Amino acid sequence: MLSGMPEPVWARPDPGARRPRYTRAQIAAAALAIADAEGIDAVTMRRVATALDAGTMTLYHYVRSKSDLFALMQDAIMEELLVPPDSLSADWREALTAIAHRARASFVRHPWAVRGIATDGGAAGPHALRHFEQSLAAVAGTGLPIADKLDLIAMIDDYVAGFVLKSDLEPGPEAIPAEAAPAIAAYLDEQLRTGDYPHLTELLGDGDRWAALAGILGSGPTPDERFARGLRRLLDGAAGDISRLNAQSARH
Amino acid sequence: MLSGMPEPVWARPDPGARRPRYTRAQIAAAALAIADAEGIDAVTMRRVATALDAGTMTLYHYVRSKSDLFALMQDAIMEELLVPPDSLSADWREALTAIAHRARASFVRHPWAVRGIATDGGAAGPHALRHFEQSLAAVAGTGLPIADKLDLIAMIDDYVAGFVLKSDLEPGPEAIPAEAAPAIAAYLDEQLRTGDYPHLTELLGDGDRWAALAGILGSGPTPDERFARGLRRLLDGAAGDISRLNAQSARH
DNA sequence: ATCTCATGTCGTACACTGTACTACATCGGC
DNA sequence: GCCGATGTAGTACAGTGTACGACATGAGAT
Repeated sequence: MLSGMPEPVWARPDPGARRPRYTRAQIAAAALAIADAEGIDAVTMRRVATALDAGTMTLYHYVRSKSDLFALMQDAIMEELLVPPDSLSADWREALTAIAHRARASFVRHPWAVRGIATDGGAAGPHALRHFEQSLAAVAGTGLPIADKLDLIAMIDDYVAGFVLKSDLEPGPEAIPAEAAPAIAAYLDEQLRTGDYPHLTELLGDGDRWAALAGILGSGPTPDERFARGLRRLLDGAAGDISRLNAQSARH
Repeated sequence: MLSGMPEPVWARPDPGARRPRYTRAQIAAAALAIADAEGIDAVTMRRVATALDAGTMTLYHYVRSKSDLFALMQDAIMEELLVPPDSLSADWREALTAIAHRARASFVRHPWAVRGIATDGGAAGPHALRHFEQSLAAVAGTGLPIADKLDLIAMIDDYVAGFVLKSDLEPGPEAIPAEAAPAIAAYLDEQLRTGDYPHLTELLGDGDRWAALAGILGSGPTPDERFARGLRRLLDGAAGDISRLNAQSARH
């Protein structure tokens, strides 16, 4: 975090010339609307410009490059991801849980945001700072030294990103088109027949492996439950560290 | 996981015609070498073909599309990420820890692999299956019901992906070029002066905020320690669930 | 009211991308 | 020796990000 510069000098209108027709926020909003409606690949400079009734190259007076535009979009998402002010619990576990759930919901809504598209500087926008501020407020009551607070905050952010990226967004078996299923089943059978996958073989049995897989997945917790469970485990672990640390410092 | 088909019919040579000059593995290796040396954006069909002394369009007889090629590359990474066979501890915590550390190392070495480039099918390659098999072996001793085993495995994978994506790969303040620092500092000052960031203000003080930030980050745990700590917390949490569950089932 | 000129707008052009289409080269089986 | 399936490519096309430069605009100075 805290790298790159989302907002150049442009904040001051620098008087003595024509007024801009757009704001960076408007451009970001237009790009975001396209991304939400048609996917991130539909966001091209020409497309965004057209949506704004502008010439393509006009965008380059508001944005240094396309990845600059991505950084603006990222920061717009960070706004959506903020918890409503004054709604944060004083209990650090509840507060972090609320932040994590909200973040997950936003990232699921905008899948491109969790992939690291803007490799540089997307994380230091004003709304990212606000998110960081909210996280700092959440962990204020832990009594941890500051470095450990930052560690805890980053841990939550990391967990959310990882869960969304791998568990929420990665397509599961249900995404396989029906006509491709037989070929994949044959491939799977062939792999299993090598004998290199004893546990996997035991897991899927010899019968209808699709049915077996569906049964297992259906019997397990829902994604929401899994997210909450992993978060709880992380917080349990952190709480253990905290109480241990408090017990230690109380002895002095 | 388990979607898409990484290896089409090609496995059988389908006799009666010319022999192929390349294998899919060779093509993936060439692409991987380029990605490691010059970044994922340098991997273009023309570039890969040239590296193989082949015409561009020749690749399309081994690969249906570029994202197919990405899927091959992903699976190649999954091979690197495998733990040496028979080196897995019988203790499920040790085994999962070994798998997680190895996965992290591989993903850090190949940053593009952790971003979801191949949106479809990259996760069902033969080496991905092997990784899954290793994870199943690791959790075999937990005594958990199968759905909870899968949950635990996914949780580790998620954590690793998130940590690499956000903590390892996201550039930190040290990545800011020296000439950009003043502008960013001014921007930060301006933001803080709004008074909307009480905790952040307290964190950074009023003096040299760069120095303060560097001091905090320097005083904290290293990335390696942070990774291990988060992993331990997750495993602690899971262990608590397991012993609770065992105690409950012993009562029946 | 006019002039000045920094600023905003944007048409054209270029190098480069993935890949559809097509023609041709190659070689195992008859 | 021939056939025909298969591997190898050249050409072409639509679409990308963006460098360059010409032009339009309108606020401040005269």
